[in-house]
Amino acid sequence: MSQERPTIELATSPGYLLKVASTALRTAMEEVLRPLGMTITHYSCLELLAQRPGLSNSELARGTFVTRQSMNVLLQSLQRDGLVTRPEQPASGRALPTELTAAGRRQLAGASAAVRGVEDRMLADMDAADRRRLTGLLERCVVALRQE
Amino acid sequence: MSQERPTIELATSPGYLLKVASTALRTAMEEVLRPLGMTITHYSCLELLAQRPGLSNSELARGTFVTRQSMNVLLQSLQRDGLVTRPEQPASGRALPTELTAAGRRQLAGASAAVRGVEDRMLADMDAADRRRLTGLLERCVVALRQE
DNA sequence: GACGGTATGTCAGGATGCTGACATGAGTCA
DNA sequence: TGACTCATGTCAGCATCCTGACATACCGTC
Repeated sequence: MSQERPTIELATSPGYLLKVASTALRTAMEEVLRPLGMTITHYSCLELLAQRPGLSNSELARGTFVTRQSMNVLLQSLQRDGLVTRPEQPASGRALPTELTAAGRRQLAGASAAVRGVEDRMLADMDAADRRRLTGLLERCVVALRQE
Repeated sequence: MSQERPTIELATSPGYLLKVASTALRTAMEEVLRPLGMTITHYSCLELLAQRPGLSNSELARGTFVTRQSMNVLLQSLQRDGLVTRPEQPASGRALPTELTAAGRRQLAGASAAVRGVEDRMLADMDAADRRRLTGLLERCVVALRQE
């Protein structure tokens, strides 16, 4: 089949490249997280909690790009497995602040190392200046898209 | 607050930013395509066909990041709506080369303009050099992730 | 104190996409 | 030629996630 010719027009589209890169990264992360019995959302939830303890279900959902409903079922399984804790009763409002347990921190440590390995591979041939350029350009994309 | 175990700093993590930017772009594209009655996969399929006529179902699936099965049902609806054509019998092998109809090209024209508008907004504050840097860096990410 | 607006957690119902599997056709190599 | 490998189109079954909805709790203004 005629698949030795790459798509030339699409290859120059930043939007398409963004999708390609994001998909490649997600696939690579899934590959290293699967042996650990974790999904990307599972890992992202623990990572978020490590950096910002006490986040609510809805805040975790926004940070991991899923709905509140999906995060709710994930949190219940994480709680059942003893990786996170949530108070029975809300201290204020309805939000239940979530925190990592020692077991959760242990599991996160392994997963974080694996994910860092993927990220390092992605940036292997870039020096510090290139990495700063990449993050800076991506940030500008996000800001520009946010404003309607 | 210093942490014992270094975790990934999400705010400056290229991987996380890649996800954020990709999600923001997808959301923005969905917003402009919804009034046209199209999904991103729907649009991407037409765009791919415009640039590379005669692609098979499987090739379209790979190019739009869905499975062959999902692309198959989409192609059937596109065919039913008269936007694409596929031969009844394969000329060789099993692949059925798909082509845009005039109606498909018309619909694509509107959608392509809308999507280009989104991309322009994303890159609004970047000059040509910045855009080249962005695409170049993204390409290097993809290449680095591809090799196991 | 009452009210509207906003945010949260939670409960079904349904749409979307994927995994697994099968038969078929083409290319490869002994 | 025959066995093997790979890719393709298609079918069924299932998992996943989202849309819609509701009750509740805070916060602002009046």
